Amino acid sequence: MKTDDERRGWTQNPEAVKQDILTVAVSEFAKKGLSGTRVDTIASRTRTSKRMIYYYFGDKLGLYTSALEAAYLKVREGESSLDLEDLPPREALAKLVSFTFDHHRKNPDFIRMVMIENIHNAEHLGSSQVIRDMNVAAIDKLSQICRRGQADGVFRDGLDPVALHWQISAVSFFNVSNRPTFSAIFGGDLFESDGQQKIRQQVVETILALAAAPDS
Amino acid sequence: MKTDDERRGWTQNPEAVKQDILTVAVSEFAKKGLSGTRVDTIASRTRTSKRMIYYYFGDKLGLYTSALEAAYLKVREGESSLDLEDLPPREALAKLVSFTFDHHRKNPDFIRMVMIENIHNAEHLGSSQVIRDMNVAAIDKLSQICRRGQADGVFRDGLDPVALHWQISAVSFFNVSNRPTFSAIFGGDLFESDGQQKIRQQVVETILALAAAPDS
DNA sequence: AGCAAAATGTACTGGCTGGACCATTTTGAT
DNA sequence: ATCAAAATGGTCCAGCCAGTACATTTTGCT
Repeated sequence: MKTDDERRGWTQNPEAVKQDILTVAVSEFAKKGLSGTRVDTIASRTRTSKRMIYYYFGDKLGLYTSALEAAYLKVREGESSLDLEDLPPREALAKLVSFTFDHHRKNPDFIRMVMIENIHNAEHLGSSQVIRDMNVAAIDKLSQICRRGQADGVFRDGLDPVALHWQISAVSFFNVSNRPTFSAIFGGDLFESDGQQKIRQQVVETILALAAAPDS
Repeated sequence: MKTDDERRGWTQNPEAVKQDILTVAVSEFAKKGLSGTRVDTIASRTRTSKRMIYYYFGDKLGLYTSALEAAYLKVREGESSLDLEDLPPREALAKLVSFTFDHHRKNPDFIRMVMIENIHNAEHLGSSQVIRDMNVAAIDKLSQICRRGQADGVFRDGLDPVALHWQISAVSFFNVSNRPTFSAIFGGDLFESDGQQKIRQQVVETILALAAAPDS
């Protein structure tokens, strides 16, 4: 029971409150999934109350959708720092793959949100133009590298940037998403730092081989 | 409301009842996840009642765990038909990869169960020795191919079967698990039959390149 | 035939949880 | 200074759902 002193008077701060809720929501949805998450649990972890969740986000699904966008946004910020324009194509691609691999590993909550969204057949992603735009931008970066590599003759023709992106995403994503079952079955060696370095090396080589021109 | 004729008298069939429940449970858990699934929904889809679920499986978690094992078992049966002993190493590996890719695609419920189990950090997989054994057997098959390939000099030394399996699983799994979000963002072309054929080709080539001896 | 154990069915409940309701305070505009 | 709108807090409820209690039938055994 709060005293009157605590209850009487507060400073309004809509943005901070929304952000507070979103941060907690991402972490909680990532941990427990859509139906596994309790709105009350989220509320209790914020500095505000359940009332505000419904005030700003309408209902649980609205909160989930916003949390999904927030997760994408945050992970996208972290990517923007990468600058590949100055590197020759092969080095640029190698760096991109290496970075993507590490970046996924550093953002497990984001990965889990995407896993959960896949379980729900991406029903809530469909409406978000924001997310589509972000990812299409990622493809542009890769396309540029491909073009430069083909111009230099070090990449083979007929390279499909989307298919390449698919391959890079697949291994980087799986490395995080399926770590629990994979190590439960085969042991966790591949996920210790030695194993991860080895895997990353393998992945980079693989992608480079895939992109390389037949002779080079 | 059932009539007396329907209620009075039934034939006991424990095994069929258990199997009926398990089949429905796998499909339902795969669709909705652990917390998203309603026991009543499962019950209503069976030929029996909720009572029997608790009679045979104790509680929801017990049912989930059994359903997980059942999913692994079923998918494993489908794999046993594959015979690679008679093929030369490269062809054997190519066939294994190609088969794995297709097999994952044909068993989306299994994939979804594994996704869900990963969301739960493989907490329920840990206890199942059955599942561990099954998967270790899969590695054995791959190891054998590796040894034969190295003996023939067509595969490079220092090939790690587990790392190789990791790579094969990653792409085959991701291809099914992340189809919803991936096609929501980039369109579904890669998942139509043309696209899938192309991807599978790409994957097989990639893995062969990874295994190949430096010169060959 | 008789009996105990296994198998099955029906009806119910207690706690949880999403969401609503009502009240209060803050703040910007006039 | 006033007022309406925005922002916040606390409490409560109605429906849902995992699990249980109670009752009945079947079946293997002697």
